[in-house]
Amino acid sequence: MPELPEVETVRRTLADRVRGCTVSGVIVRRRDVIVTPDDPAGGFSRQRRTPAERGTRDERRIRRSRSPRRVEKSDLLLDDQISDIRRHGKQLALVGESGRCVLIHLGMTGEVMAPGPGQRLRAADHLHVLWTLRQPGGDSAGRMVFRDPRRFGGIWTLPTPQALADRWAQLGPDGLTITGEGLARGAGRSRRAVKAALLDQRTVAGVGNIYADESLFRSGIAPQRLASGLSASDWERLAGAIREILSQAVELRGSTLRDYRDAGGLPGDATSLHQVYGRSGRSCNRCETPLSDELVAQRTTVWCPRCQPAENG
DNA sequence: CGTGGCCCCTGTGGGC
DNA sequence: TGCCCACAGGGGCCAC
Repeated sequence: MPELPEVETVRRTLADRVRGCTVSGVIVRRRDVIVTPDDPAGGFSRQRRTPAERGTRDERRIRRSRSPRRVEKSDLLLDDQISDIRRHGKQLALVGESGRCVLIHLGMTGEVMAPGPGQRLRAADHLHVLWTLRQPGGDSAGRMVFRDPRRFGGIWTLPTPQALADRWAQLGPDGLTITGEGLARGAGRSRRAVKAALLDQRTVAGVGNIYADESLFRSGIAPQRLASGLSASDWERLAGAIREILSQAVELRGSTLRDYRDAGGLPGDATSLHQVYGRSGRSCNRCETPLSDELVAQRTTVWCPRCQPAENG
């Protein structure tokens, strides 16, 4: 679901609602969406099984419902104050006054909502973690919830801001400030398609399938071109296009295709910026050539064969 | 080592 | 109406 503009919009709307609040209760409904530092392999490590071992959906659900270890609720900021909400790329972090950090990754369908007192949630299923919040004065501030139907997202508990910084240092520069040199440093020698390199969060943090296609269109670069074949001026144009589309999409509060909502439940309007994503077969807004689509890096990719020529535009 | 392919999940929309 | 299939905004892991 969310790329950088959507996560930044969640960050802002969430900060408005929960910054300064104290956590007076934590409910963990699904232990397996949470990864603590002592979990083996740092989470996300799911065993490889044959279809027979995997069983039916119901069997898997029952297996997972018996979660192994308890989570220390203080690691999820119980009795702590939420002093800051940060973002790098597509990742969000609640920073407690104690220094503890809760890193949230929304994956494809994750959302963080903070309904005020009395405000209803849009959906009551797939709520994996719930926090109860109080204002500094002690009044109720409602709740904050993590919901994620597909569970490609997750929550990592980290002991210190330094541990958070260490994690984020493994990602590339944030998309809002990416430079041509930054892109070239991360992907200039890669023999992958340039789109695959953009989707790799070590190249640039925050670009996903929508904004990869949109930034390639804006810079006139075909998604299939080998990253190592791009010139310095190609990287420069591409970086400029990434900064531009991302910041414009933030202004419009993100792209709501179907599920995405900000922390207050509001959809965003950034789909109005889309020139190629979701428009395969329709005509290019710039030159009227029908837009093409093809799988690149296992993701549906849409581009204009005329505005984005296969070799050096 | 870098890379492509497969997998993790649930929900939805289209075709029959 | 119901069934089956393809597809969806992400990314980890493994065999090459």
